[in-house]
Amino acid sequence: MQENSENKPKVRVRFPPSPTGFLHVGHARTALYNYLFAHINNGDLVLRIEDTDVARYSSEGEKDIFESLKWLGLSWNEGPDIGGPNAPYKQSERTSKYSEKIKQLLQDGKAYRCFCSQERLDKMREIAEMEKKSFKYDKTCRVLTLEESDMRAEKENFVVRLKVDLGETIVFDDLVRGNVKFSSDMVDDFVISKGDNQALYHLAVVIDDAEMGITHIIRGEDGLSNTPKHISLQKALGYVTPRYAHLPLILDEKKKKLSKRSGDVVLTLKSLREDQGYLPETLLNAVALLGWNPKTEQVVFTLEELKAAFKLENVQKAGAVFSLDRLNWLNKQHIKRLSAEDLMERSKPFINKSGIEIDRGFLLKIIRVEKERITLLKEIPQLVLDITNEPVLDTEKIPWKNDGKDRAKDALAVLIEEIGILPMEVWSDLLVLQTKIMEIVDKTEMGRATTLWPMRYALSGKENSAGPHELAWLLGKPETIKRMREAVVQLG
RNA sequence: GGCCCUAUCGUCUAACGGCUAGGACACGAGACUUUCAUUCUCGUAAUCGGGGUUCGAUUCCCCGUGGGGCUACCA
Repeated sequence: MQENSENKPKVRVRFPPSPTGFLHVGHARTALYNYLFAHINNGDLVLRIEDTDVARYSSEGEKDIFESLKWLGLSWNEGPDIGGPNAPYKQSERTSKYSEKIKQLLQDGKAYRCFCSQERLDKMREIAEMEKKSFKYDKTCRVLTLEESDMRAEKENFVVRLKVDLGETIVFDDLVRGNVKFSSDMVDDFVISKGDNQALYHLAVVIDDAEMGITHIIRGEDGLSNTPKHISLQKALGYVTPRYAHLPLILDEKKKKLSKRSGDVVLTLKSLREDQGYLPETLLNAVALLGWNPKTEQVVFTLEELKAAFKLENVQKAGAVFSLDRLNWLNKQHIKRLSAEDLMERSKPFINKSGIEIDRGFLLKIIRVEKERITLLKEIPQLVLDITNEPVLDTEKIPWKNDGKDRAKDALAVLIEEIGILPMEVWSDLLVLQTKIMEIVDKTEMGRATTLWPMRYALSGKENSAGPHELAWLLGKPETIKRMREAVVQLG
């Protein structure tokens, strides 16, 4: 499988985010699919930072790219942080390469300088819009001679446009969509550089992908319409066209390209992990299933399982709506699979952020008890407070259903009496404690609900909570007795 | 507007051209349980429309329609 012969070059894919904001769910999927594709083909994944737009650059965004990818557990073989044979991996550090190519294109007559003013173009665009026609550059500057162009370039502002041949059909075989055809007439003489040393996105991408030996470009469907531009550029530069795979878009509930929030939940990876407390396992799992299916009925996947099951052929063509319901359900599933110790470690940032001081052992006990009730890690600090804070009781809620207050009081009194004489050792083990409490409850012959509901409510002060024996176990004997006594007092 | 992509339950999706169109989330009901959660059982719910091709179409073709993307001196 480690085949590297000339006729079968090593698979190389890339993930090229732009540091203009935080990575979101869509990025996670593109990164994951590239990672998986590289992995199953024994290929390489290149991380490249597309920071050609200085105006929109954000250093926080750049930092987030590394943090979020690492959090997800997706690693890369070459990148700005680890280097590699095709360094540098930041476009801002590759400008000399672009300038070289721009010069070459100009000299070869495959591109030309355009001195048309922004105002003039804006006006033409406006008119085209009014006439309901698609705007196309009128090619005024295409006919300039190189001498004329060189002269004007010394004192005038300009951009560089690609000379695109008309009347050609650009065809490529998309790995997801099959044959896709475009007419070169639609491509237009698009701008590839501001001045002669400020490459724009399309140019930079095409040069980098070629120079970095990228064989497969796996990206969102929004790149589909750009592909003919890239192919035109590849032709002009004498590059081989890589294979393309355009993934269906991830959509919001309104079926638009996913925006950065869904309701009041921000869908950046940073917010999902730091504010909400989703696990990386959850994100990977959720995003894997948006636009791909394993052809089996398995729904919960680990990264390792995805590596075994993923196939680009099973990628969907139609857009997929992102669902928070499903994300939440998956988070529960993955939380359930964690050990209590692991879950505790992962809850640490949330505990720290809340300012709660808590003993490790105690936190672990709480998590052991609450584990299957947790959907998001952010719920954990409140869970801790619910245990440690003195409950505020509503006496109306102490009795079970139609029981009167007197009956609840009697039940609690018996429990206090009987639990009070249990030896301390019983508290060392939850199961033992539970058995003992149930023995006591059944001995009263008052009915489980009549006794256990007031006990649980007295201990938690909540209509919903963990069970009474679990709470008793967490609180310890003295506090358990104290809280039950308090309930009796309040019942009057 | 032009170009391109796309179409199965509300959502994610399965179904060599051939069973009562399957699963998951969500929702509803029930069981278990002291509450909630968990777990289990059951249920509601879909092939966008019209033409072809075919013995037979969710599946292949065409035309509509819906949805989406692109249409920057952003990436």
